[in-house]
Amino acid sequence: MLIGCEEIALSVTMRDVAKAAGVSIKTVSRVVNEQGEITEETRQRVLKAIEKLEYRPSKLARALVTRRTDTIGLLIGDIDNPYFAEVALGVLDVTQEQEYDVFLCNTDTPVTEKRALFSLVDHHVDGAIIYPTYNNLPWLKGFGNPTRPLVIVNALIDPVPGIGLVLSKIADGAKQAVNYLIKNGHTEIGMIAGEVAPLDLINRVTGYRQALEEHGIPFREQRVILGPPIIQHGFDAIKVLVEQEPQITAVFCYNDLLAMGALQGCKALGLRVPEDCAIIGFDNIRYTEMVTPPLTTVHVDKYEIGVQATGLLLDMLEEPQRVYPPIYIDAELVIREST
Amino acid sequence: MLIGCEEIALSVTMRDVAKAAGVSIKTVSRVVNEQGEITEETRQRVLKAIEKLEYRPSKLARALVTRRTDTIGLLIGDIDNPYFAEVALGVLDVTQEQEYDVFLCNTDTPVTEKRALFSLVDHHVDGAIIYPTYNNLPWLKGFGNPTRPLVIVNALIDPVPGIGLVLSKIADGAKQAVNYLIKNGHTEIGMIAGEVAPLDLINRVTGYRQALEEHGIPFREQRVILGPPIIQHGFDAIKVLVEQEPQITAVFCYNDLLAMGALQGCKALGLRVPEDCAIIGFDNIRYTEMVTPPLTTVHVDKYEIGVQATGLLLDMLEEPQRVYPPIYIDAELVIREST
DNA sequence: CTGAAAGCGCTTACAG
DNA sequence: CTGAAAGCGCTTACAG
Repeated sequence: MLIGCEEIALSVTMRDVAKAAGVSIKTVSRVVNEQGEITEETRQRVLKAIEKLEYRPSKLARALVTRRTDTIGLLIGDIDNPYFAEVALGVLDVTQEQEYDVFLCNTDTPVTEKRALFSLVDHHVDGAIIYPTYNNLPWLKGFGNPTRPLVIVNALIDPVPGIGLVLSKIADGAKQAVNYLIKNGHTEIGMIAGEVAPLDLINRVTGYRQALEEHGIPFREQRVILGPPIIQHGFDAIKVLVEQEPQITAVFCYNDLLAMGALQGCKALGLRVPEDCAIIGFDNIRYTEMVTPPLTTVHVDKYEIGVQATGLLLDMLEEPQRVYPPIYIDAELVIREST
Repeated sequence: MLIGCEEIALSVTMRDVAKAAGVSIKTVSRVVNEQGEITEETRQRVLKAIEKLEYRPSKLARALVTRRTDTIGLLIGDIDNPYFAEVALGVLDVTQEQEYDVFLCNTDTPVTEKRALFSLVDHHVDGAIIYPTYNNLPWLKGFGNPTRPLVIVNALIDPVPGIGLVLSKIADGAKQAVNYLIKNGHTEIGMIAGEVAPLDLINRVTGYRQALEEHGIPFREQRVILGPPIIQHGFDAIKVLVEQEPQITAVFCYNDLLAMGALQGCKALGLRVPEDCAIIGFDNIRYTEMVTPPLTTVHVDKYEIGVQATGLLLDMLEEPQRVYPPIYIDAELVIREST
């Protein structure tokens, strides 16, 4: 398993191997790529030379002609959010097994997203997986095509050749959450929302609104507070909400980070959770069960999203002209003690 | 800012631009690389053609001759650990600004580490940042050289040209933690340790041991439990520890994930924290202040490690022959309620 | 079964 | 100030 450890260098080229083995460059290429049509004896001779010289083929040079780099891009909103970290883990586990390398890009605005997308193009990635920000469907369509497939997670777009979809059943999860609050007697329910990804937001608001309206509770826009989907904003937003809408007895949060911030905010305000204010999160990140009180939230299989998205992308690389149906990921309410 | 969004393609080449502008390929190359020595008029003409054709230079082709890909590798133990996620964020923020792209590799064993290292070489990364696993110094020395610098975080190795070091003051932090326990009257102190990175482990054990011995408390190896640095192992290990070493009144943990697991374990065992068992973590990940009781831990500036490591690597890319002194990152005890 | 030629899309000397 | 030639390290047809 272990080969020499002098210096992992690329200075040795196919030509060197060819010379050492006394064959042509093409013959070396044949054994490297296992194209057969070669005498076992010459094959062994070349193999020897490769091992001795510690030759490793340049993916760059190969890519220039094959148009394949064996790399993909992963564009997510915030690697520091455990939600995305777990998605990334799923992606990395699959790519590692399939011998792809992945470029990680943090893209929390359309501007950084566009820049990352173009940069990935310049590096000739074979494809990419993206959690889109807003206002960017044209770019995404520009990137995603049969020669460079794109898997989009949570976006409203028709599947076409070159564009694959993974859709988390967000509206459904949001509805489950708010229905549960209503079932528990709440009628004055606020929402702390995050504002990076359009469909993530819309679907949660939709679920929230539907649950309310199906129970004859009016949807009030001023009860939905928007901001970045991070802990700090949850902390800030709960104060604003309680102040401006004092009747509220429960809050549905866009994600767990916001919910955890809201939990801290309630503590600071002297509000008991759930007695004075029930709180419900979204994503079911690992830490929600360790906070006090343990957070009721909507479970999403983040690792599975990463795995499925990567699997789909690799399939698209094989059969680029096909139209792939969207892959749906379930969401399910997990009841703990914050409600 | 926005350019066309038809299809982000690489089909258009320098030759196409040259033809469109009525100049030679070399001239196009000159304006793309801002090498000057060109009439403003021809420059404008070329620029027009570039814009019209939406030409983007191929980094692959360029890299083949310049030996620069504008990419780096980041090898970490577990992106799903918030510690590493925050380090990664620091790395990404700097690389994004400096227009580098980064390959992310999850490497939790020497085998996966070695594979990732070689794969990065094949992709001609300009350099890499690594949290090393064990038994791998030879590989790292093979990778890191002036033509392909490597920044190693937390390893015992002499800085040489091509190898840079970022060292977290772990032993110091561990000592602060255990000293604090002793100051609070504890004499029977266990440790739950993680086992991926050698120096991370050794330094923590060293700090733990020194603090004990400086207070005349014997170090007992059976009070140090080893395992993977994840929540589940903390949960399991605390049970074993309390069972086998019932005198123990406090536990120092290798990282916060283990400490959080231990917290849950105590709860399951009916042990009050800190009354029955004090617990102290390491890293100060964001979630430690939200668990119950809020965790006493050792603060490490993870984002800063990412930023410093990247800065060092980029410096090394500029001046490869220099020997760079190690960069030290402080560790500081944060006292909360688990002790 | 094996090899010589052309080319992937650029840049690096070198001329003019 | 501008261009023609050679080459980075491979693979893709095409011969033999």
